[in-house]
Amino acid sequence: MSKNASVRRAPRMADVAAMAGVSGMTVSRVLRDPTCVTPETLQRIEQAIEATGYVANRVAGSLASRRTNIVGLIVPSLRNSLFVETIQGVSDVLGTSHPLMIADSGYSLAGEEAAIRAFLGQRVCAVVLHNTTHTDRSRVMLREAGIPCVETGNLTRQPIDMVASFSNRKAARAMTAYLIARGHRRIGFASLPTDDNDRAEERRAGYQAALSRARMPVDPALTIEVAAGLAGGAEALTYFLSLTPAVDAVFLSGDVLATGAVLEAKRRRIAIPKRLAIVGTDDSDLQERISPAVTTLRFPRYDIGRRAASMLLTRLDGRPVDPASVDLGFEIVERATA
Amino acid sequence: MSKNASVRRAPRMADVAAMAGVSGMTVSRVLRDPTCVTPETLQRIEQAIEATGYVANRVAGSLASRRTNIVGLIVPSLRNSLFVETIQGVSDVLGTSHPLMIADSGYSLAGEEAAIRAFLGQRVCAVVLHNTTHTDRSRVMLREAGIPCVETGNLTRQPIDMVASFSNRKAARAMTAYLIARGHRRIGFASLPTDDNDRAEERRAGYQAALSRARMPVDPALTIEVAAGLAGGAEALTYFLSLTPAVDAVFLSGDVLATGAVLEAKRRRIAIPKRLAIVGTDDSDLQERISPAVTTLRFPRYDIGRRAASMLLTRLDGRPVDPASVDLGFEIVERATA
DNA sequence: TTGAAAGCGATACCAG
DNA sequence: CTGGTATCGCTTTCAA
Repeated sequence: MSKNASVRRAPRMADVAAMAGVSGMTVSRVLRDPTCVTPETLQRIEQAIEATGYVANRVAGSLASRRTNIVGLIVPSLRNSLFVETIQGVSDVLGTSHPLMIADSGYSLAGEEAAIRAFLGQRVCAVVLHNTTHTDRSRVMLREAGIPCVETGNLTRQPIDMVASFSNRKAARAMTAYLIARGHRRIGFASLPTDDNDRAEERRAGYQAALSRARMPVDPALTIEVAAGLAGGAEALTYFLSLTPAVDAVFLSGDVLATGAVLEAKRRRIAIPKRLAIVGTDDSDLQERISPAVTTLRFPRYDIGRRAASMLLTRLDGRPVDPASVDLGFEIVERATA
Repeated sequence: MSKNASVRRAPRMADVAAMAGVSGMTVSRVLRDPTCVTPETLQRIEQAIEATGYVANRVAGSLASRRTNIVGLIVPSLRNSLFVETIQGVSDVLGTSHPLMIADSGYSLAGEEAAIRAFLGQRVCAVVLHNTTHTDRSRVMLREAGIPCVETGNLTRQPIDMVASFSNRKAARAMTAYLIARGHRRIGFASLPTDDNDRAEERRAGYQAALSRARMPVDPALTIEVAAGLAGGAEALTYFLSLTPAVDAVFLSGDVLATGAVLEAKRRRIAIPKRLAIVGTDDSDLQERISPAVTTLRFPRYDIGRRAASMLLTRLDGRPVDPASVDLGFEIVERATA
């Protein structure tokens, strides 16, 4: 009943071994493969583990084996539900065998580099990155570390190692072509600032590619960058409506921007999609709840997370990953605004 | 120009020390306190670190010091934006000095226990939990580990260690009182199943407490549990409308449920809030975007994360945390549905 | 301010 | 199938 007054330190493998009457090595083996000993020995060891409340020390194990099973993941922001989808996918596949360490870069390349450095200090066994643009140092550190790495934010042609994503360019091009096919001739494009943001940049390129292919002029006045948030979307809409001649469609890169534009258009009592079509990207359930429901691009972010994780596990398992670049595609979700 | 053909292993502290002409110990010290050596020595060491591309091995460091700086965090789900707010708060305060390991329990106590076990194996230095109900084993493991722990999902009276949260009970009671004050007399309450979900249970208790205080009957038929999702909200509404006498207000625990109820009420062309008031919890920007905008409870989830992290850091720093229970409060956001 | 020696608690490797 | 021994790359401790 009385607690031992001395501070009881955490049980070590040797304690378990002693109690079970075997060597530490045997305990160590059993922990990784319970079938490698006689059932009787196994039982004694399991009892000892139970009795002592032993929890294997992965820190010591990692040092000895020179390898952890921690996977590091870096997203621009944790708050954004887009990234969270991917995180959940990664987490679901990794399960409990590979702890997940997560950091956010705060949308900056320097932030990403700092996170990578911290992860390498922890000797993570693999890394998942959302960004596909990085500082030189980040690339060097990752290469020197020699650990598997999957990028997920864009189907980049020059991955550090592997990539599981979709093509932002193709998606934007398809969406623009969709608008063109429906008869729109003056299409505005708004995104967040493209500095350090390869995704926005690629989408703009896709938008322009679609115009070119349709032999339509690429008017610089129709491509703008706005601040994030609903206000940014409203701002974009206001700008496009002020142009002469007027635009007949607007493509906003990002779900919040698109929502902001739709709300602003409603406020101004502009007929959607009759007078003005509005489309966005990053479909979320929000898009179908607002009225009119927004036509958007849908990206398989959860599956990208799953795929990224399984590519890593394959490589950690010593098997080659082929192809090292996986395109999970995208989808246009037609709704009421275009 | 030619790369060394042999596989170059990662540089160790000894390599840096040799290059700088000092002992390993000096390098070790400098890494933690650059001011503890002569400026000249410091410079030589920094150059050596730069030249070798040395990244300190925290695995070895942790084993030697018997302590990591990894913080473990467990949420019911990563997908839910509610939890993500708290995660971001924790992450922002921990910064890059304390890597964050994140796991999801999948809303189950067993899942939480598995995650705790995994974290303890990694020898995390502290834990943040969302749940405030746990398996006995979870409690025992945490107690034995002797590491600081903050619970964040509910202002429980019996925390494992510390708690930074709000009172689900008080919040639900205040919201119910709000409805009563506005003249509603037959108020329905719907939540997700309360098994293993102390938050939902506390809210139901708060709802009942408000009724009792107003000397209103607590009709068991007015308290139901529904499945998650928009459909669950619609289901709840349908049920309440089928009752005789009819309800004049509905309180839904959870933002998605409330949204589902509002959409269903609109579909049925029920006058809100005239014939029926609808209120929810967990305010998100979604609530003000749908029409009519939903009156809800707002919880300071981001601040809870920040506070939880700073409580942990204080304790890790050897300083006492007082009070160990922090109530961050809540707020009723009055909008159009009540 | 600096260094030498002794662990930290596992695993790798080789014997038996 | 089982055990002994030498690391793994740091920090702690103590001495100079």
